Amino acid sequence: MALTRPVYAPDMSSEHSTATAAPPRPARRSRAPRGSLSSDLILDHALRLLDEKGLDAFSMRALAEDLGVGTMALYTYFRGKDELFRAARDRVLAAYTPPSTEGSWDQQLRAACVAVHELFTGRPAVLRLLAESTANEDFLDTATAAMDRMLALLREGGLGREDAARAYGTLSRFTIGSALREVRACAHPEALDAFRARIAALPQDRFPHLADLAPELLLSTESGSDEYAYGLDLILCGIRTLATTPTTPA
Amino acid sequence: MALTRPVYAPDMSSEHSTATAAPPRPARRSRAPRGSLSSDLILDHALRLLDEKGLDAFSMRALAEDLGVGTMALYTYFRGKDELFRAARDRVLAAYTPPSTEGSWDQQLRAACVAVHELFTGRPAVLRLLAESTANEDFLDTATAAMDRMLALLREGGLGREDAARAYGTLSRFTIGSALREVRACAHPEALDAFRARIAALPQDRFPHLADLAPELLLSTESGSDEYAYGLDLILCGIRTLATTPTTPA
DNA sequence: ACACGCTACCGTACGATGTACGTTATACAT
DNA sequence: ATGTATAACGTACATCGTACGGTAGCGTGT
Repeated sequence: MALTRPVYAPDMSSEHSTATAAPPRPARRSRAPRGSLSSDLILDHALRLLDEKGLDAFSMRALAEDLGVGTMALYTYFRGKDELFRAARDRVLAAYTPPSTEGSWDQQLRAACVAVHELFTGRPAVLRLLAESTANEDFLDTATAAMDRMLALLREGGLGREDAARAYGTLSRFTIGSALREVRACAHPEALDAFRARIAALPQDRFPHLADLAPELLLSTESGSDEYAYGLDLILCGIRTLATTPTTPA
Repeated sequence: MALTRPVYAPDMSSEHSTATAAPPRPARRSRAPRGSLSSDLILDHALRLLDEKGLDAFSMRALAEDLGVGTMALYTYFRGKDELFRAARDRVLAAYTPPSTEGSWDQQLRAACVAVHELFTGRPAVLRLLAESTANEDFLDTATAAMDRMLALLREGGLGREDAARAYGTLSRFTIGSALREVRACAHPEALDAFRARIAALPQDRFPHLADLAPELLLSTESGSDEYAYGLDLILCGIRTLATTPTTPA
């Protein structure tokens, strides 16, 4: 059974009249030397690819080619795409640096939220990983510490146990919702243009308020982080009310 | 050139020793009668599939099989998967029924937001379409009318033009962020369990506040809509402050 | 009744993708 | 030089969306 080619090699004996004279022969790369790869190097390139080309354009093959390496070499370091994505996400989350501990509790809380928001919007593709991944509750110490810090600030502000937990949830939902919207707006500028065009050309009779507020709505599509800060302040305003009046609002 | 088979038919003349004695022969369906399909019918099945199996399990082939129809039949009614998804999204959005126009402006605003939130969480897969689709600013009249209505209520509450526009943005970001989180939690209960386990087993010395608030945090994973309502009230509280004090909050 | 044409339905093929599986070359120890 | 562990790899396969062209079922005109 000594075969010069693997058994599954396609035998080219039956050459047809089709135009494909030769199978494209994928330009046989020469094998990369032994130490060419490492999980860190792979993650570096993966994050660069994600940031540059976006999540949709990412593929294991593209990443391997970017690294000048065969596709399957990646599987020595990561069990699969999911694991690689999780590692990439963790690398980004680990880069979170908590803001200064100066100022009042609400100033600090605001700064912490803004920092998270910037972290997310700075890494659009990773944000999508966070939002879409099938399971990412296995967070890092960095993320856990950030959460602990925010809860501490809410308690410091005088919120009760339950209020603190729920206010944290509110901040986190708003932050990720905001970041997602901005990332989408930034990733698809043509869609944003379409939206702007639509807003500007609305029939005043059917949508009077929308048409009336068109300039302001257009303005609000300009800077995502401004809009985020505005909403954050609205929420913080509500939280401050909670801090004064210990009963639930409304 | 009268061929009984298409020119590209693989000739089975070179039978190898491999175990694949016969090509699996995909059980040749009989052709469906002429009027079997319509875009409405396709959308019905698509939405059912999406709701039942989730966005990840959805494929054109699966949808066609569910309809008892060849895959390519779908392309008579929709240019492709994207167009089908947009149509599905529109169908769901069109089902939005604005809540009653009774009560004060803020009560009405609250009701409108809750209705949107329920619409989203009731259709998890469609929400993901909304969040991930490459371009969905081509909204329906239903959606536009809802937006107009909310802006009207904000203005009625006494907000200035710019404040109304921005407050709308805040509400919408929070609503979609919330819905997304709940949908993910509901789609991956095992991940939620992992999260709960992690929260319950945190080292008190490193994350004192988190550990302290563990019961409340666990509680807050129970009902997503409760958490949404809580955050919504926080934001509305901030908005009401705006309505009284016409300057931006801080 | 019969033919004809339109088009809804369909089969096949293609180029992607993630990855299971087995192979091979390289670096190091001996 | 020879062995050995394993990093890097090539191939194959299932699955996906869909381009392309074929074909059969219907409506219509005679």
